[in-house]
Amino acid sequence: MPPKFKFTRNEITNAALNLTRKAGPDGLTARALAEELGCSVKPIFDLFKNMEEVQGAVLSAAQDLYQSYLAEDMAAGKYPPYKAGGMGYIRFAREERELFKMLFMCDRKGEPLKPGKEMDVIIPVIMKNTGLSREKAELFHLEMWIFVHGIASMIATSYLDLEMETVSGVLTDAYMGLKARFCAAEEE
Amino acid sequence: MPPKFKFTRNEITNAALNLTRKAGPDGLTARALAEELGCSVKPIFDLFKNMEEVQGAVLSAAQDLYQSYLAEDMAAGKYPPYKAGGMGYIRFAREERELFKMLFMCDRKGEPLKPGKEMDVIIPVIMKNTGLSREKAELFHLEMWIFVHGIASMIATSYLDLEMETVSGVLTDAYMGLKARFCAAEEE
DNA sequence: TACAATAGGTAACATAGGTTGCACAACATA
DNA sequence: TATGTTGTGCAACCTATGTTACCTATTGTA
Repeated sequence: MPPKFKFTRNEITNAALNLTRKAGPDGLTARALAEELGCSVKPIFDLFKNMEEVQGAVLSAAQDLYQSYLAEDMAAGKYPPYKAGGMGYIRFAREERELFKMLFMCDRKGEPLKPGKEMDVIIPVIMKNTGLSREKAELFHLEMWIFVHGIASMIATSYLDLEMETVSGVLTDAYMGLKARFCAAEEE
Repeated sequence: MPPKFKFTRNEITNAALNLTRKAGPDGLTARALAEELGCSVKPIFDLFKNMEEVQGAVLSAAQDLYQSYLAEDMAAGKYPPYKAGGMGYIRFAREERELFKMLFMCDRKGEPLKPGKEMDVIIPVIMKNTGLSREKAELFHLEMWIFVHGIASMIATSYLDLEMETVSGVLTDAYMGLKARFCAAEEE
């Protein structure tokens, strides 16, 4: 008996994601979102409690998108798995600057270096690849992650503009260099 | 004949800098600044054209403060000059998180890797320290700078919390590792 | 086809922030 | 001490944004 919905939660979330891409989180206002959708603000507040909930949906969608970047580079097999993780992170920063800034360049107090059990998978891989002890492998990973995050955040702010091929070479430099450094220290 | 000024441009700029430290650039509003100063908004707009000019003064003051961090670590002589630059950058990020984010984690399109003639000083130092060609030395510096910026930005967002001693060790790892990597490649 | 239920549009209200007009107060000078 | 100049506080105005009340339009069903 009631009229059909013209808009779904998903459509609104997508429009909000696009707005965030274009104008950053601050550009995501109720009226701007309504214009993006071609409607008034009413449908937004019918389907979402408030703008905070919309921002939450955008955050969640951005995280899913990031995961798809990781999965894609993992599945492509172009790089070994450990490197693929870094390349996916950087590719996401390069192609989704605003979303990267929103997810990874905000205050992150209390957030672990890697979520959940990911560390439990990564560290053994490094130990196997490098022959380092667990403790050394963890420090090695920290330093690699610093490097990866450094590239990604410089690209996200347009301070650097590297092709992914160049990024690959630079990551190899860091990996091989640190590996040599850590393995040499191991022998002492 | 007129009443004395109760506030100077400098006092206002300082209060604005403190507000930015506490609440970030978004926390720097005319009313909040007035409260910090213990006055109405009028003196602010008497001494500054508008809030944009206040923000400009804060930016400038933050840059000066950053330069003082660099100068201090350079003068201390605790680290070699090249390393001191990185340590100063990271120490600034650690002790002035909001100011660091404002200066170095915003959009930086068109900004050169290093301002002015600084590169002309740094590259020869690296060439001397490592024996690399100019081209290789520039890539080496880029990769070191990525590393330094990575640490600094992770600390600024509270994603990492490292003592400066730890930072020093990590920087040494990166420097020695990359140096080994680059010098080995040089010999091919 | 008439109706009930309700999605959507319009316009209003509330709040935050930038900016300004006005009356008053302060103070160096005569 | 009287005066002219002008810095200050107060309160208002304007805009942007979140949010909501209310009316209208739509549509599955009887």
